[in-house]
Amino acid sequence: MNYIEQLKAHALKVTPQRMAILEEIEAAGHIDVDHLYEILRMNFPSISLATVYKNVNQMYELQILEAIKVPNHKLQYEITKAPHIHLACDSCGSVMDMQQCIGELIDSAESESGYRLNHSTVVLNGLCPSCQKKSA
Amino acid sequence: MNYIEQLKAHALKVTPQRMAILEEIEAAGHIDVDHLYEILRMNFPSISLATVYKNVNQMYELQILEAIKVPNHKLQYEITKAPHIHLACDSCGSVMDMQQCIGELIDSAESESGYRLNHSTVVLNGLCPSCQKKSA
DNA sequence: TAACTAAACAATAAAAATTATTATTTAAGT
DNA sequence: ACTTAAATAATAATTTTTATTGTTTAGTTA
Repeated sequence: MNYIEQLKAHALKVTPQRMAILEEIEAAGHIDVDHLYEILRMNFPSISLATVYKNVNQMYELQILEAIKVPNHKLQYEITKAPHIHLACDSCGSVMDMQQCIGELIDSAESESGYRLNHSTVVLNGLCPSCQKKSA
Repeated sequence: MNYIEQLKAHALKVTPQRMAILEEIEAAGHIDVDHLYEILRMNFPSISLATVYKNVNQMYELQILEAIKVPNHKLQYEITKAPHIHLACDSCGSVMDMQQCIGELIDSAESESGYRLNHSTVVLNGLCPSCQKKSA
């Protein structure tokens, strides 16, 4: 995926900070603003938390990013990909993707409701295999 | 649904505040903490915002409530019912329920992933019919 | 490549949202 | 009614998020 083109397509200037934000989110898979800020500071010691918030929110609104909420954990962001399912562990907070097509679900919901849909967030909560063992 | 029994089942005392919180959320369908607080103050002039936060979070963690995030809007809470689909309008922030069964989806995700799932949040974002007209 | 312009940046301050603390009150079981 | 553990209100503190302002930078134009 070409982030430069994607930013330009949304009339956002291609800055080193924005590129780094996107690259770090991609590398992490799923990450919250705080943690992202900590990582970015390694390469951009002067970056400000407000910049991270501003850009992440901006990209979220433009749907370059999407957000996943897990109880007791901060909002986690990821790069928007094809609609898919998130498996979230309530115990350790980890999020896993399942590349299963939910296009049919979206299509039927759209036609039944009259909504025009453009985006989906499917989060299934539970315990990951590893946390199941711990609590057993 | 009997809220008294539900609270007791989770070892939460049945207080007028808790009952009112549950009843108001049910009445509203979907509501954020701030708005809920404003409504509760009508009947409980002395209730504190912290009490609302504490109880809503508590009930959320116990899955008596669930939360829906819409961009640019605060977290909205609703009474946990059968797993269903939320349609959320990015423009006006309204949330609508669709009583469509997603049990199959959950079952297949569970068996494929090894996760033990107990809860689901499916949010499909877009524009509601009314906001489509406005922007057209 | 030098200069221009609009936008992004860092730093700071401010505002908003959330959580913690403590003394008082209340629910529910004896 | 009495007792005890828990919930509440009030307040303070913390955390998260947003706004502001002056400076810097990206991307364009000449």
